[in-house]
Amino acid sequence: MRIGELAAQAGTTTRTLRYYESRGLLPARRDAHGYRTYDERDLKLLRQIRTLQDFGFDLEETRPFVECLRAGHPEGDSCPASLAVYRRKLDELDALIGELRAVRAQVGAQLARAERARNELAADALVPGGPEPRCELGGQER
Amino acid sequence: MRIGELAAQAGTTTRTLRYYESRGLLPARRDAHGYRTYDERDLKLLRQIRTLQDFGFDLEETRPFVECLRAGHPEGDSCPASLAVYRRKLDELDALIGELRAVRAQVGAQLARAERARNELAADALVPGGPEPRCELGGQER
DNA sequence: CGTTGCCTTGACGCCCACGTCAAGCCGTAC
DNA sequence: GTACGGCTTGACGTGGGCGTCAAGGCAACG
Repeated sequence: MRIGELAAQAGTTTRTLRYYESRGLLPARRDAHGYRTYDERDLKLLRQIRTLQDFGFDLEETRPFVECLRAGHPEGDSCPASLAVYRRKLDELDALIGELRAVRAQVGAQLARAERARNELAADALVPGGPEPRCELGGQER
Repeated sequence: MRIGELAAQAGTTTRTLRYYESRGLLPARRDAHGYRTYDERDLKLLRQIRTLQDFGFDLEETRPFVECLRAGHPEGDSCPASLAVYRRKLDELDALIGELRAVRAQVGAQLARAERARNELAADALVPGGPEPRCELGGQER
């Protein structure tokens, strides 16, 4: 199997595969013409990398999984180093989700406050002597 | 107030202020020597930008808030365009948090499955004829 | 007079996972 | 012959928000 076919099988690009090779993550054999050659095991390695990438793992974080597979283990996560990466990632995800929820709460509170302020201004404008300050409270000046 | 002092007041750097100016976000007056000059209103604009940046807003997303303040409104979020950015950000945050929670669940499930597999292998190794396959199930080969 | 410290513009570096283009080789189909 | 598709290496581009020099101007202090 050559690089184009492997890329197609894994739903990625030849550029990506060459990049992985440059990072030492997915080295390739060469045929008589210098073309890269891959087999089914490479496809399995590649799929492992892609799955983790889709989860948001850095490329370096996929390395233990790849090495685990290459060492002959049935799954990329059959090795302690891979499990350690899983656990670290879970911690990172929990931390990130926590931060994002805090931000979401803050932004939501700001929106609510700003909308309340606008409504109070609109109410003020209706009471005293007709709409005058206006700002751009929802309509255009003619 | 010159650029160094404004940066210090806002807890940022001169490089950042020049960058904002290059983006047209925080233009500066110049004194006789060509030095950038700022006042308290610029500090308020800058604080608005920094707050939103801390929330994870893109620089471009802070523009409506800055323009709103410069238009004379009491708060950066006193204008409809700012509220629209808030709402869009809330949607983005909700979507992102949802994705991260899904990923977290997947990674957690993978970790649980992998740990279960390792325990089963360890149990198998204890039953038949003594520990032989071993892998690297927690110990070293001497 | 020199040193220090603030300011100026310009430009390259960084990070990360590639995209994209260039120039050229190889084999096959027409 | 030549057009085409796939492969090779090399190298520059992307995005965002700056960091980090480089080379020089201006003012105040001693």
